[in-house]
Amino acid sequence: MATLKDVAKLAHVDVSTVSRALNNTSYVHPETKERVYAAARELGYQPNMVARALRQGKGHVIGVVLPRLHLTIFSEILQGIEDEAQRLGYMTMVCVTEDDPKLERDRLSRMRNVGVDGIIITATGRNGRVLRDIQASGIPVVQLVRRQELGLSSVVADYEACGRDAVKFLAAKGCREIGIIAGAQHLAPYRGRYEGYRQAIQELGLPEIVSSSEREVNSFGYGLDCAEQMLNEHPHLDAIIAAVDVQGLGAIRAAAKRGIRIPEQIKIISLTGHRVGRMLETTMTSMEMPAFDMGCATARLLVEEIEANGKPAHRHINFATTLVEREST
Amino acid sequence: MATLKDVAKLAHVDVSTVSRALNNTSYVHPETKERVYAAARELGYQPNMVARALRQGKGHVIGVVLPRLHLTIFSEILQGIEDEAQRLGYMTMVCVTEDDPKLERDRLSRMRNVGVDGIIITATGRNGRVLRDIQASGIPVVQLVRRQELGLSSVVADYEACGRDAVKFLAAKGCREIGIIAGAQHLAPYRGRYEGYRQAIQELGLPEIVSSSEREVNSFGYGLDCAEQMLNEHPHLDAIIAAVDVQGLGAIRAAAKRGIRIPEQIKIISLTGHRVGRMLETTMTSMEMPAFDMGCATARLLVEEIEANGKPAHRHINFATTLVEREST
DNA sequence: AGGAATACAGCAATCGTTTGCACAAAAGGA
DNA sequence: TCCTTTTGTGCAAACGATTGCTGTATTCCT
Repeated sequence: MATLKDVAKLAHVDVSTVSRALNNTSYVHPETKERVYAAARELGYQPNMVARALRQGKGHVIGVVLPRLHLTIFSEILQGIEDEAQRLGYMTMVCVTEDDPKLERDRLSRMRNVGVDGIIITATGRNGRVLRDIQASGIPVVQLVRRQELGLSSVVADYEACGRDAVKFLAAKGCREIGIIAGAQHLAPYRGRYEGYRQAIQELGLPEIVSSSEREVNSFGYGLDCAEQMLNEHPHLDAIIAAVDVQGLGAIRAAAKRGIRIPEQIKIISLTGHRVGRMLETTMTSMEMPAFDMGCATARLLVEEIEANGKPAHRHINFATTLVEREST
Repeated sequence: MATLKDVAKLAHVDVSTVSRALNNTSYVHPETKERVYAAARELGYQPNMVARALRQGKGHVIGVVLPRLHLTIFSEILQGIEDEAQRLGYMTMVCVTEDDPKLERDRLSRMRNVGVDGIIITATGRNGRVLRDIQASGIPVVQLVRRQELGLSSVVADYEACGRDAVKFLAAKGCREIGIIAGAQHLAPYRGRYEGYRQAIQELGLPEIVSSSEREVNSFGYGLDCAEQMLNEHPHLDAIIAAVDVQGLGAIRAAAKRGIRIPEQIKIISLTGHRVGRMLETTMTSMEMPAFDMGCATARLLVEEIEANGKPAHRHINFATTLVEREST
């Protein structure tokens, strides 16, 4: 790869002049500039970002730390982040934590060492201290999907409204025994959705029907278990709210296995639309969360903070979810 | 962040000694070493990877260039890559191309500029020249999922066998009119699966029934369109082979819409298992492709080449797919 | 005892950029 | 004309690591 020095030699000027010409960062005589451009073109010069990063302390790379990718909205979010990051001139470095706080800590420290300019994270919630330290050291951190009070910017969806709206929608359809697959209550999105559910249920004077299981929470099996449990305990259950899509699939499966007809006998709704829901024999009604756009917004917010030299923007973006009715209700 | 210089000062030695002590790269007196370690610990020293990368020309970062992430096996593959890369001490930088050759070219050049040590790519096939150049310039490139003859290592699945096995399986079940949703024939995986299908069909003396559509190939709609088209033209169609899972979902949907019973009247099979298939009302039989493991293997192969200083290994790993029968057949 | 090998540590160059500073030539203002 | 700006360019010092070289002690071998 050609370097500045090569270009300089070919154009018979100093490297500093080449740098200034190419970056338009100071006076350079038009003729000289032409020579430099020509030389750069001839050699196919491409700036070495590593060197630039070392010198400027900015490598135009953002770090993304997610719990997982496969079969979750995270892959769609990541696409959004990557898309927007590219548009803004940043590359995306990605890590998976499996929601393990130790792994998370480790990945964060590696991110820091490779010198990312900022970090987007869907955190476990156990490393608030670390996140704060990173932000304090001048590397902006934006929380995504899950939000803790850390003085960091964040991008989330309105989980409570989501839970409330689902209940109201179902109640309006005539459902009286609405069960929820609640998920991991130590995580804000699950807790928020559950809170919303509870509020609406109480307001309407309906019975609160909650379920959980020992399985991995973000899974088909979790939805299946919970649905079966609720169906056992509440023979007249007429609606199930799933926190995420794969759980909803589990619920559909559970109902189908018992020969319970959807949506006549039971209605099923997912609170996190994930396209899969649209691809079933009975397509699933869901609260659609604009995952891709959330990714974009997060990247934009992060880059904004980066380019403000790490000054935290303390911005919190709250995406609305919209109900899209399909065949399962 | 503390630097080598800070540690050196605190330990009363030269930076070079600190470097050697910390990296165990030359003789350092045990006592000195102790002092250095202590100092490093006290300051919480972490090496600056950017500086190291500049000096050594290796940043312990691999670049991954994929067509897309969402609702494809790519998100699972990426998890595999990331997992293994971390284990081997590498970070993962990711880009999405949308299978657009221009975008691909651009992303590759950016990857190169930021100084990744190697690249994993599922290529469009239109930038063979660029890939060769990159490999020639000392940055190993490994092809993933799709393979072209470029003298580069590759990791793929055995697509032909996959197509053949599916046909044989269905024929053994008594199917006589087996249709295939062929997909984009300019891409090796689709072509390979189709070839396998054709071989087996001819061998068995069955009619060749192929379909395609104008839609985005990796989609539910594509599967839906193709299935409907085939069902229209072949009223006695008794099996549909889908190249990828989302197409299979489309086919299931198409059958369901017409009230055709699965699997009694028609059997449906996907050639690229994607877990979703296991989560349906009627779970889908599929050829399971070990996406996560393929990701791991690819990362290993790439790192191997990187650590052999870019000497191409010219290795081709071919993963077998295994048929898992579920309710759709 | 004398020469070779080994152990230890510092100096300074290097990787490829950016950038503060110095300096000179040209242009502008009175 | 003389003095200030405005242009245009180069030198050299960063950024934070690694590493070849040099120079001493110390140990080992015969």
